[in-house]
This record gives sequence, structure tokens and C-alpha cells, in this order.
Amino acid sequence: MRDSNRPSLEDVAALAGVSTASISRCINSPQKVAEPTRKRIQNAIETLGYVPHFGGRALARNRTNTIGAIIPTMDNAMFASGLQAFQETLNAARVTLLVGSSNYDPDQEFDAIRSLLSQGADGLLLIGAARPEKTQAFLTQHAVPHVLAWCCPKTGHSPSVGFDNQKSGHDITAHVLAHGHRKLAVICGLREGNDRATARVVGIKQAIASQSDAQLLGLDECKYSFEEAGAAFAQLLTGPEKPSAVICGSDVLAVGALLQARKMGLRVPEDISITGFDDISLAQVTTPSLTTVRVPQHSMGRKAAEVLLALLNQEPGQNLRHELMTTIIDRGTLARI
Amino acid sequence: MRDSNRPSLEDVAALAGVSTASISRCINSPQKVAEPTRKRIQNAIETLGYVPHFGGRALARNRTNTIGAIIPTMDNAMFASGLQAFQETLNAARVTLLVGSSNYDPDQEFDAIRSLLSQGADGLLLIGAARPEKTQAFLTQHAVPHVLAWCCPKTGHSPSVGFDNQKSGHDITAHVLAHGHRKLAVICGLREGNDRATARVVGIKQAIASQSDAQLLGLDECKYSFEEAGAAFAQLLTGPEKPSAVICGSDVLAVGALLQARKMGLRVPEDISITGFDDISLAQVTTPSLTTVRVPQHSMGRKAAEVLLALLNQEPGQNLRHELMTTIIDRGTLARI
DNA sequence: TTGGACTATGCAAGCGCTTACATTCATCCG
DNA sequence: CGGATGAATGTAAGCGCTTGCATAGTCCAA
Repeated sequence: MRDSNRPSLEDVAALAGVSTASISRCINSPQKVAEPTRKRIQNAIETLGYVPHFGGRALARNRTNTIGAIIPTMDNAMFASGLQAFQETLNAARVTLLVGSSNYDPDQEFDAIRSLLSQGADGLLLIGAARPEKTQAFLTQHAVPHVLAWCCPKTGHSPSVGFDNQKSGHDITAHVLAHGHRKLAVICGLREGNDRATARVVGIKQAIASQSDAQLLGLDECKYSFEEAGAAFAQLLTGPEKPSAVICGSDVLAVGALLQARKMGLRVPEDISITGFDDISLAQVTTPSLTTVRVPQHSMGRKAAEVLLALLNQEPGQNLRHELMTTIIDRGTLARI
Repeated sequence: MRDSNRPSLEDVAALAGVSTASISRCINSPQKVAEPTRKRIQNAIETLGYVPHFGGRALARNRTNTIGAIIPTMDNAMFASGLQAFQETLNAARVTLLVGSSNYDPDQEFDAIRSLLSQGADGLLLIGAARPEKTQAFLTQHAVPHVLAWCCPKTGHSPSVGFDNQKSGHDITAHVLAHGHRKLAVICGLREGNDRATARVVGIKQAIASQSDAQLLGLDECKYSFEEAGAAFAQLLTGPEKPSAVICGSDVLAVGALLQARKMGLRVPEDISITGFDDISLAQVTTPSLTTVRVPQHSMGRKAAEVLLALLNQEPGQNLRHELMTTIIDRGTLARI
């Protein structure tokens, strides 16, 4: 059973002529070990190529220095760069990132939570606030340290780092209305179990409602793919009344709509305006480039890591709710009427 | 020290009225436990909400069921979807993914390797084949099971799942030449320590050399950003002779070039042709959309996971080298002259 | 000189799990 | 009917590390 190649503390101890305790101390709090001993130990470690055994350490410390992140999918620039920032920040604190994905499915998310926890994750990054009772109960029962990102719920006890999806949805819509548009349509992601998509739509509707002569001509939900968004766009334009602007809940949807508009011979923004959400790199690349809402992904990922680390170190006086600001990026897909 | 909330095997054993060994067996190989006992044990586990302790398990088994992936950055669609497929495949095998990033820096990669290993990773996914002697030595000294992806080296002993970067570079160039272009320029990523970028350029040069009247007017290296690629593009067009086509080592570079061309009032592909590499979603979104090389990211990620899992399970008769095919995707940025 | 304070190190008891081996008991065959 | 067989379960020895406590050594002030 014993992997004979791998040197253990004991081997190092033997070589250095000290006890295992000293080695351990030398590694974990060097100042507790006298200079000459330390030198000797370091030499021994070096020559043996010793690396502490993870299991042993985790068992003795009851801590793994590992944090899990569960995101819908990495295959969407929307999360990728936030996750990258998260990872870099953890890394700087010598904490390793475990990754799981949910595919926007609450059951898969629950599985991932259990799986990462059973892999010893000390804490968790979760996207959004909406989750089934079962999942919530599990989190509280096991007292899992976690932080929510991409959202900023006013209720609930979980720390969060994100932005107000509803307000941002409201803002971009108000912006569209301010450009003179009155007949609007909306394409959003599947809202079931997705509080971000849901909140954005709520904000959009709210803004429309507050402008008496504005109307919402249609709303379509679909997956985050160019194709589905294109189909939704086409669908929204079949009615007798045509919208002058289509507000999309994500840049991917907006680009799908844009591509479809072009296919249908519609000029954007002369014939129809389109707005996005997220400001991923796609947005600056289309022709015309996308008017959208910028989400501070990078700082969100970094901050989330900081909050989670503070939580694990029981640092006091932490804010529970970190709301970041989104900004509207005016580019070329929104016309003034 | 003992976290009093967390039930241990012993607690379950006490409740179920059996020994800890039986519980362990019941969890790890249920068929070894008689039906009624199993029932009783499962009940006990349920009521206590027992979850095996990761450290204890890792220590006893000397295996963590964890695999590390070290990629340059997740913040580039180029790796994100391969990584997603990798993660999904691991997940199906109940193995968890640890993530580290290198930022294209060999030292950071080395750190990440050590860090993930010290976190108990059973195996590693590494991008590309080129790494410093130091890193190589470390990998072999510690006999780290690993697979290389995004490349397919003919030498070396590491299993790999990827494609022939050189050949693909050659292919797209031959394709450009076949369209009648003779004056070419190249924009590629920083080649130092990046064997994929290097090999692509070698292939490109090779193809140009084999066409007697073709010339390489210029070659610029830069980071994978729109801005830098734009600058490189502008730079390449300052000479007395203008290229009729610019071959780019990545879609990000190509898009940067495309954007810059537009800024300079050049029509693509009428005034100048541009090709990309990778076929990330950006490529289908630009106007005109990008002629590029499709890299089978998804199957590469999946296959890499399969190979690595087989390696860890010591399954015999594995192929060491898995070469996947790239294909040229003809879209709108390459003109026939 | 002596005792107190402090530092450097060792000793050894866990941490929670797996598993080789031992034990028990029922079953079956000659 | 006795012993061989095998299934079900228990016993206990680790796995490699951390850490509270004990010990030994050093220094200094009274």
C-alpha cells in the first residue's frame, strides 16, 4: 500500500536527524524552528524532493485549502473571465479552485455541490440566488461557507458579490425608451431557476410600464445560443405590429438576433434596434457593435474570492452584500427615433 | 479539534450497530454487505447526514479522485469549451476537476503543477508540449500521470490528445495560396514557450516556401488581444509592399486585424484577406465572418479526460498519441485573386 | 547559586478512513 | 455426522500529518 517512492515526513526526519514534528513546524511556521535546524531540514526536503501528502494534511487539519465554484458552464464568455479572476485571487492566497458545472439545471447544481463538498471544498462560489428548498436546506444544514455571485439579493443570509440584475434591466430599457422607442420586444434566457434572467426581465417590464405610451409587443425565452436567439427574433417579428427595438437578456442572444436580422434583410439599427447584456468580447466585434450593459466580471470574480477567503478565515466585520455597478455601453445597435 | 457536528464513520457504526468496516464496505462495495445490514446502514447514514471525510479517505486510499488542469487562461474562448468538455467527462466518472492557470508563463505553470499536485491531484492535463527542463524533470521524477492537449508531439513519452499545429498552419496557408495570394503576412501569438504558436508559424512558412513565387512580407508577434493584433496589423501594412492576405495564428488576432483594417478604411476581403485559427464563436459573428481553421475543442477535451482516466486506472493498450483533425472553414474573409 | 522564564525540540495521540486478516456461523457434501 | 467451504462481519493496523504537552537546554536576575 505504502507508495515506496514517495518520501514521507518520517523519511525527511530521519535524513535531517530531527523529529517529524520539527519538520512539520519548519514547513508551517518556520519561525518556530532555529536557524541551523531549519537549514538542515530544508536540505533534507530538497534532496528527497519531499511534498507534503495532501490527505494526511487534510485529515490532521480538517481543512483542505480548496474552494469550489459551480457555474452554469465555462463555455460561455459570460462566466469565464469572472472565474479566471476568481481563480487568480484564490491562487494568490494559496488556495486551489475546484470546478463543477450545473448546465443551468438545479439538480445538476445540487450534485455538484455535494460532489465538491465531498472532495473537501472548504467553501463554495455559487451563481445566483434562486435554488430549490432542498439545496438551501443542504447548505444550511452543513453550514457550508459560500458566496453568491452575479446577483445581490436583498433577502437571505448568504453573502453576495454582484449587481442588481433588475435595476440593470430597468436601466437599459429606460435608455432605449429615452431614444424614443415605444414598441419593444424582449428575448431572454430560460427563466426557470435562473433568477438573473428573471430579474432582468422584471426590470425591463417595470421600465416599460412606467412609460405610459410604451408597449411590450412580445417576449421570447430561449437557450443561450445564436441559433435559438435567431429563431426567437424571427418569431417576434411575425406579428402584425413590429417592434422598433429588441432588448436581449444577454449578448449571446443579441448577437443571435443581430445575425438573424441581417439574414432577414433588416438593417440594424436603421430598421430595428437591438441591445445586449454582459459586454463580453463578442459585443465589440459585430457590425455594428453592440449597445449593451457592462457587467464588471473581473472585479466581481476577484471580490468574490476575497469575501470567501475572509469568511473562511473568520475575519470579522465583513459586509454581506457587495453590490457592484453596471454601466451602459453605447455602441452601434441602438438608434434614436 | 474534532468538529463535533460532523458525524464520522464511528458515529454511523454506533447507530447502525455494526463495525466501521462494514460501513466502509457498504459505501465502497455494497455487494459485500448483506441486504438487511445494508438497509440498516443506509438508514443510519441518512439520519446522520453522513458524508465521508475527504482527508481520511485520501489518506487511506492514497488517491483523491481529483484531476488538475493547467491552462494558459480560461479567459479565452479557445480553451474554455475544451475545458468544459473535459470537466463534464471527468464528472461523469466521479472525478473532480482542479484548475490552475499559467498565463502562458512557464514559471507560473510550474508553480501551478506543484500546487495542484500538492492538492492531491491524481493526474494532470497540460496544454502543449514545450516546457523547461526543470518542469519536465519534475514531472518524470514524481511520475505524474498526465496528458498533453492542443498538441500532438511526435517525440517525448507523454500521452497527448490534440492536432498537428504545424500541418494545420500549412493547410490554411496552402488554402490561401490556392486562392491566388502570393504576398503574405503573418500575425501570431508570442512564440516563446508556446509550441502551438511556434508550430503553426513553421507550417505557414513551409507552405510559403514550397510555392516558389510566394513571399512572406512580414511577421509580427503579439499577445492575444484585439488591440495588440490591430497594432501588429497596422505595422505590417507600413512597408512599401502590401500583403494581399494576412494569416493569423488565432481568431482573436484575426478579429483584431479585421477591426483595424476597417479602421484604416480597408475592405475585407476585397482590399485584403484575413484568416483566423481556432474557430471560436467570435469567428462567425464578424462581418464578414472569418475564414478559419476549426479545432475540435469539444472532442479534444472529452478524449483527453478519457485518456487520463484510463491512465489512472492502468487500463492497458492505450494509444499514446491521439491526433484529431482540423478542418478549414470557408467564410467571408478570404478572397480569390 | 538557584529558580523562573523562555526557546527549541521531541513524544505521542489523534484525525477518519480502508483493508488484510481473523473470526463466526451457516451450509453442504462425502 | 464431521469437516471443508464460503459468506458476513469484526478487529486492528496503518495511511502521513499536526499539535498539545513534556522535556531539555539556555539565559538572566535575585
